[in-house]
Amino acid sequence: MEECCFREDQELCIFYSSRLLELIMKKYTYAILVVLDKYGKLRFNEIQRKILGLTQRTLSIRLKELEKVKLIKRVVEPSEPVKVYYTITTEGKAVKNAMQILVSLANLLDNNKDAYLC
Amino acid sequence: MEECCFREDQELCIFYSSRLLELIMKKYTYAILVVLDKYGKLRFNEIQRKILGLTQRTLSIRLKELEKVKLIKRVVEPSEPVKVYYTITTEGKAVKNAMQILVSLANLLDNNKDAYLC
DNA sequence: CCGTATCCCTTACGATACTG
DNA sequence: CAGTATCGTAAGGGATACGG
Repeated sequence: MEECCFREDQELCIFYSSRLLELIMKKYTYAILVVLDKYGKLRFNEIQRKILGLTQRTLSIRLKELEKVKLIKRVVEPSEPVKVYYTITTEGKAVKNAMQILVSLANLLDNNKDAYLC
Repeated sequence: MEECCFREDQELCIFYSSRLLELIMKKYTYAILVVLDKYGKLRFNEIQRKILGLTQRTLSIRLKELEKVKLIKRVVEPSEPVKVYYTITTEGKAVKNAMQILVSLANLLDNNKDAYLC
């Protein structure tokens, strides 16, 4: 997880993975960042409805993970009843944009013509 | 896997995942692309020795997956005995570079100071 | 509406041993 | 050297049901 890979002469160091990178690569992470970036702020069920196949369970887990590393922010509106919103942070936008390059490239190279991004 | 995510009005389409993207995100994929890019061509055991923690089994699987999608190339040198080399393709370099942005960003944002990239 | 808990299945991957 | 085969464990995530 936090391991480093060294060449015999200790010159090259490749970090093949980090906790954040692993989170970024998990299913639906990118989709969540995209919808939050597009819509500014969304409620739990709004996010779920916008992303096909995303279950409440996975959304719940993913939101907590994303909030913990500050890629998104959980905002509780003190109304009656209370409303919970999620927004994307500046760091989240940076990650989303970097991901977008990779996703576009992957779709470009992917032989599977069903796989595309709009 | 090849699913698309639609908003109710069918306007937004987010592709959260593709086979290629999943491969790119697998453990050691990035490390393999980096060493092949750095050294030009490498043999099976050379790659394994350069990447700490990478087992023969995983390397074998990953090389086949990467070759299949043409991010790397398997070259058999007709010598005696036969030598097998692996090289990175232009597409592989593009993916590696896109990944590098994300890895750098992840390391930058990662709170874990043990997690770094050199 | 906003989640949490439980069950279960699939896949990734490490360890180890073996082969041409 | 360049792999393959088998086994075991752990994590991801879908389905479903439940709670404040």
